[in-house]
Amino acid sequence: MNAAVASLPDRLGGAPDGKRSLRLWLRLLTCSTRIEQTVSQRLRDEFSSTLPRFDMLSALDRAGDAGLTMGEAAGMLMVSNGNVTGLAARLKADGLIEAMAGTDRRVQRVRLTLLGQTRFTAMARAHERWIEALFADLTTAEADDLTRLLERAKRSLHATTYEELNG
Amino acid sequence: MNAAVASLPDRLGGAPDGKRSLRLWLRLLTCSTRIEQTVSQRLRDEFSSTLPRFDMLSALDRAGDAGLTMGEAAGMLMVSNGNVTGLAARLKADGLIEAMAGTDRRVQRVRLTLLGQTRFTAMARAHERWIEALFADLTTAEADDLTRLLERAKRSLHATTYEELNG
DNA sequence: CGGAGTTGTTTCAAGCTTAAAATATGTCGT
DNA sequence: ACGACATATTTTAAGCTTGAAACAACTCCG
Repeated sequence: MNAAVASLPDRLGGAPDGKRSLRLWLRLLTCSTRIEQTVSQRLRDEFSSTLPRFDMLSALDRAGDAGLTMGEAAGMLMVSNGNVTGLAARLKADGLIEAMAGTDRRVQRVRLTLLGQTRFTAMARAHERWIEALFADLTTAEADDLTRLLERAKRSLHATTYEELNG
Repeated sequence: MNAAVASLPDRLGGAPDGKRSLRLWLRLLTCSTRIEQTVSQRLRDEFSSTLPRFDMLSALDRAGDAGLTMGEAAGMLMVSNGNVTGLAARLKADGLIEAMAGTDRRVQRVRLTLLGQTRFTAMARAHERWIEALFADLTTAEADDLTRLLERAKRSLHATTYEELNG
């Protein structure tokens, strides 16, 4: 961290300052909040479901027949283990997911039921249309630029989290 | 909406398709979730506070001495009225905000107390540093590009919400 | 004035979320 | 086999969030 000499700009354009970063974060938050609210409302209106439930079904759909353990699901959804416990209980009550037997009795593995698969497929189709419509005013090029820059941002967040949190 | 002829591309690069939009949304969500979690954890660790509380204080700080009504606060925070009621109750219990008298007795107007002002200022300083650090791996140019594209995205979301939801 | 409608807020029930503590099961060395 | 540690999950208490219903206060028209 002491490698720099003041007169030597080691990369084009330094890191963004506080105000600039704050503005960026506010925009990011506004966009994701708005999308979440829109999707959330439609899941409720058209499928009597919620975003967390949809996310959980989505993770299980990707996992296929092997299903997921509670811990794996929590990791994918970026939520706590306890959270997934409750979510799974509600989805089980709805008949959308089912428990799988396994050798290690600590592990709770679940997968989609047939009903869960059907319902998820319908939701996913609608969900894709909603998202497509929300971004419809962007050009393909703009969407790609945005995706690329967000990937860069994501890496920055990662790096920071580790360094700062434990350093 | 019926102006287009198939062979006539009326703007460079059409609207992004479903998959592309989905990928964009996923990146956006990952970034904002990660930032929220980081900020949330630090507010808890360093200030024994939460993100919603910080957001409320922030809105009140911007509002100054005139304070905000419950409805105005709800609008700024993009949350429900009922939500703000509870949030305000907790902040009042902490002595960070206070009620203001007014003529219209339906209206509940609140503002920061001196303590609230002090605490918020400290939090805001730290908050700005955290956000700055999180984006530190981006260049200023990248941050500006990202901000600009998010502004474009925000407009797209707005347009869509109105058309689609009620049409 | 008095009722009708409007507006601003609170209450309520349900669900989501977390961190921390508790529980249950497995593994490993002896 | 035993104890110690590790791993996976659930439980718990508190707070956040919502939409709908209830409540309170205001406005306006007759």
